[in-house]
Amino acid sequence: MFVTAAATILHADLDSFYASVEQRDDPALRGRPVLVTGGGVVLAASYEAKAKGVSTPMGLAPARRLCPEAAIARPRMTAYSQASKEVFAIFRETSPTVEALSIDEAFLDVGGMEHFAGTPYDIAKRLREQVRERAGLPITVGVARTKFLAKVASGVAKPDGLLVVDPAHELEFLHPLKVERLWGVGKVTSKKLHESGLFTVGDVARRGEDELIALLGHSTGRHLHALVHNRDPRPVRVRPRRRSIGAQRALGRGPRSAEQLDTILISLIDRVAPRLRRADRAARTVVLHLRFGDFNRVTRSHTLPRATRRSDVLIAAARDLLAASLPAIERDGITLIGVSLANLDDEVQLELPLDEERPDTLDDTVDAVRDRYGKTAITRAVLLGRDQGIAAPQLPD
DNA sequence: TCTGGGGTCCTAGGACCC
DNA sequence: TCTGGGGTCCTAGGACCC
Repeated sequence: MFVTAAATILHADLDSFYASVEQRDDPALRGRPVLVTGGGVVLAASYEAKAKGVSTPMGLAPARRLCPEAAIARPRMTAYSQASKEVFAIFRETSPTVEALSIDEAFLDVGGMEHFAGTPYDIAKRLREQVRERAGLPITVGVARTKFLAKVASGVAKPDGLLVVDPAHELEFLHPLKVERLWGVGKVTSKKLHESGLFTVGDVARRGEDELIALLGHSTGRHLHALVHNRDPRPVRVRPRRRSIGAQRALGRGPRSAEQLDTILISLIDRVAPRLRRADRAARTVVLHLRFGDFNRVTRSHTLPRATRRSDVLIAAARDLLAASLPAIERDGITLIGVSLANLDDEVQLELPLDEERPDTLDDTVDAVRDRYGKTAITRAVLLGRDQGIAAPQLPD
């Protein structure tokens, strides 16, 4: 078998992002272990601190035992969000196809750019220099033929590295790695794999798909089987809109009155609803997240007859959910309350540009909307179109 | 090690419809 | 009178990611 496709996918990942921003903005912190901490846990640790064994999320107390000389910084979210914007601007100058994964990492597809921008290696090297010079931050880039492998490569190359996986030697690179390197293998899955004597990616690759499905379930088994053979056909694409918005608050262990919980609930909605409105979205489902005194978690949800962005409606729905859970809270104690809004609609998109003379344009429109906003949004778009008397041909069954 | 805050995706049962 | 198969939506839980 020969490989024709080139390695054109970059995974760009800022190193210890929050801690690096702190070191950038305060020269006294450079070269020193830095912990960014909030709520009693380590949110980010600089590489000097990671070298001492600190990881995230770790309680502050054990982190200090491992690294007593570490400087402690409180998180400055606006600074991180600003730094992220600067870096993403550089990503978008580098390639038109940027898929954001989080505040500090993204995929870039640089295929077809060779004749004017150089090889993917050249592009990645220049990207790292640009981020270093203009944003003042270290960044690691992995380059490979698939998204999955590019992500693995950046993980291996960290910190402040660049690693290209030659398409002719992919499995030689992949198979010696520990299974924990695989995207989607966390604590539970790695434990199951270990119990079956599987420790490296190569160990997993020598098992059949059926075996992995029996061990891990259908989705995870199939997924893992594909990954260990480096089958990952997903293209880099600009991300569809987010599917939920939420806020939560950890409460510690003390007892809480129903009045206190109600106040906290309202404050959570007051954090979440403005974000919803600013994003021009509306939510149909309100989800209450609870963590009890024993740290067991549950969710309770309610779906409204129609999407809303009104705080009073959201508060009423959240209150009902909380009221129904009060007996359990009284019995077991409460250590966290969260609210998230799901089933997000995008009202702007309801004005579909349909061409009545050419019914086939409906398919194109529906496909485009589905790609960007998901199926729920399309259903509602068609219904509202009818309500408003706009020609909306029947969707095929 | 006594445990933050923000997300994504998958599974599964029950209600409901045709 | 008894019963099938397929599909969607809602709710809840769980694994995983940064």
